[in-house]
Amino acid sequence: MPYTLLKENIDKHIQFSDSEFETYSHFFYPKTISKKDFLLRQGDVCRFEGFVTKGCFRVYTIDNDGNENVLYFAVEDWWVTDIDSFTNQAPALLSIQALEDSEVLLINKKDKELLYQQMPKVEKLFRIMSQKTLVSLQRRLIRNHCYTADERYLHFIKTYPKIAQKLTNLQIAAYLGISHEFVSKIRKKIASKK
Amino acid sequence: MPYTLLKENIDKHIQFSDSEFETYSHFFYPKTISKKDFLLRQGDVCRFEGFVTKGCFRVYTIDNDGNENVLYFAVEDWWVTDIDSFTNQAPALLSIQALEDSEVLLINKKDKELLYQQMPKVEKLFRIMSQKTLVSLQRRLIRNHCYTADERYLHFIKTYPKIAQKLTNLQIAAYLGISHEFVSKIRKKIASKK
DNA sequence: CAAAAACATTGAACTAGTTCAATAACTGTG
DNA sequence: CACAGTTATTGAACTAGTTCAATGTTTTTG
Repeated sequence: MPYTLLKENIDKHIQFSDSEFETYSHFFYPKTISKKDFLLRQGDVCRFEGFVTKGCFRVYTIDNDGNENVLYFAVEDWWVTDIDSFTNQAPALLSIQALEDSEVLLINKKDKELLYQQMPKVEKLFRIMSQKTLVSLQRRLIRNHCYTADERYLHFIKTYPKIAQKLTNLQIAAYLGISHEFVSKIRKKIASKK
Repeated sequence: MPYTLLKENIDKHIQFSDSEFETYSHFFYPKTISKKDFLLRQGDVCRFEGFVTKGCFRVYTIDNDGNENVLYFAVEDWWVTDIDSFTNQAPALLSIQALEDSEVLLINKKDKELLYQQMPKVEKLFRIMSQKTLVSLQRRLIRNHCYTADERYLHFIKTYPKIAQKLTNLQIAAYLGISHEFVSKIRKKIASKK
């Protein structure tokens, strides 16, 4: 079942034969992780790339003033890693924490390199995935500039209704870059308009 | 000379033999572009990926309210394209305009695909480049949340002193996501502190 | 080289979003 | 099931950044 999700994930980007997928998927091993536990802590080296098959994670960083900043939330079918830390085996800026009991498929650094060697097609797969992620990050950056907090909140809950459901105001606020009190006020404003 | 820059650009990410570089570079053709001319206009399909060998570009979008939003500035050694539009041959959200007389090396869509086929190693190259870009975008997103406008301005001129020099307040403002009047006020504040 | 156009500076009035503090409502756990 | 801890709501005072308008400065172009 978790591997079925992985297959479906690939199918969105590229065509793999059954035997190719066989090879690919054998590099990944499952891991369960309990609510509130960490897959990665800021400062540690990120040893994995992870594909979420169940549950929900927050990928975030704490800045010098102690403010929490959520880069993204990852549910089923999302990838989680600190790419920079993983690629360079340097201390991570990001923390990755399970918001509920979750399951991931992990691949470690050495195996990822081996996989690239054995299956050059995986380069293309990750090239395509990186580029898609890049596009969505570019759009988010632009939205952050030209949308008000209200608009960004509405866009978020409309775009990710299932994720939004699972989150507290505090977490949504940390993602949108606004105070949680203001999220409360936005909600009130919206409710009164209906 | 322009091709020397392209070689140096690759060397930062991956090792190419001379003959590999030969093959690679032959897919690119030079183009000069005059100040204020457009390499790409919002709404058109982006037919190229471009490597800047001289001059300066702004890559931006105009939102529904008519506000200009600069995604990034590209000088020598930077790449310019609307990846989304280029990949899917769909109308571009981005415009790319020369801020001064400039030169680029371009590769078009068909040749890019041919290049990927002929040289799988190019997949790795662009996978690596995309991931590095992704990391810097993630960091910028976080900075936008936890830095004040003053800090973001200072960070920008410190990180890209050569680019900043070439830009007007208006352009820097459109990049930082603040009003150009406020850029003026930030400058004044900084000057008085010295 | 003069006129026009674009850009920069400044101040005053404003507003979106913050901060703080107090209270209320949940949620998890012994 | 009670209570400790976390989360949500609300209002009042505040502030970072905007908007508008007026003036000055630089750049472009006929």
